[in-house]
Amino acid sequence: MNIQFKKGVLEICVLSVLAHKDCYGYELVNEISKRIDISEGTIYPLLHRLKDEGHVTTYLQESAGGAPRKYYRLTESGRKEEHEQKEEWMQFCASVNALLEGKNHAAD
Amino acid sequence: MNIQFKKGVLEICVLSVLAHKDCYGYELVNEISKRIDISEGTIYPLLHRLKDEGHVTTYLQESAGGAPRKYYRLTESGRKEEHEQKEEWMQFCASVNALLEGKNHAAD
DNA sequence: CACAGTATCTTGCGTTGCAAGGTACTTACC
DNA sequence: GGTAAGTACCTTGCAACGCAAGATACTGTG
Repeated sequence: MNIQFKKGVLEICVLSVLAHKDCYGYELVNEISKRIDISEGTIYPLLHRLKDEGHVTTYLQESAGGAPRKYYRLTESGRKEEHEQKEEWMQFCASVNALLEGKNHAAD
Repeated sequence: MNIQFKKGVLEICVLSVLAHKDCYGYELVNEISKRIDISEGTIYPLLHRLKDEGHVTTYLQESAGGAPRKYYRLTESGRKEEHEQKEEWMQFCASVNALLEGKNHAAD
């Protein structure tokens, strides 16, 4: 899969999954991987960025086997961001598809 | 507009426009700018890359006012690439949209 | 004890788009 | 003639992002 396509999109993917339920990082990788190939080296820096920007908060929870899980929960600002980026993505998608279909004039 | 969304997509946009007609660089910027914000500093390196990879050939043509125009024409390999990247983009788009809609299971 | 599985994190690299700047030609205006 | 604006090309250095690779730590199994 074209790595470049993913740039910026993984962020809205993470926000969108978190909008449905709180997740820990490893879980997010598994969820998103069902649709889009993603690695751990990508998700953790992304989650830290989202936390720095105030879009998520975290809380620890013990796990049956293995290290304790760090859950991520969307904040109000995170929900707003999710909504805005979703709109932006759909608008972008429509623009690209119009271009690929040869409808090159904005006035169509 | 989110700059990151464009990564990799501008290449298929250029290939797609060139699949309809030969264009010169400045023209491509104008065509694509109707839908997606793009600058000259992006398009020229991209065109050189496409030429290096053998996806386009070039020919010069005089212009009424201003510098001579360098037209870009898709090669066979370029047409193949256009087709493949278009498929890939549409597949990617569908995956992302499924994720954003909460259909997180590949078996849906 | 060694290994696999779960779960987190960091470092350095490659790719790509962009702002900013430069070149060169033509037309229009003063 | 000089200056500006428009057309058209190009290059350099920067910033953002995803990834491979590796490190850490805990649990359960052989």
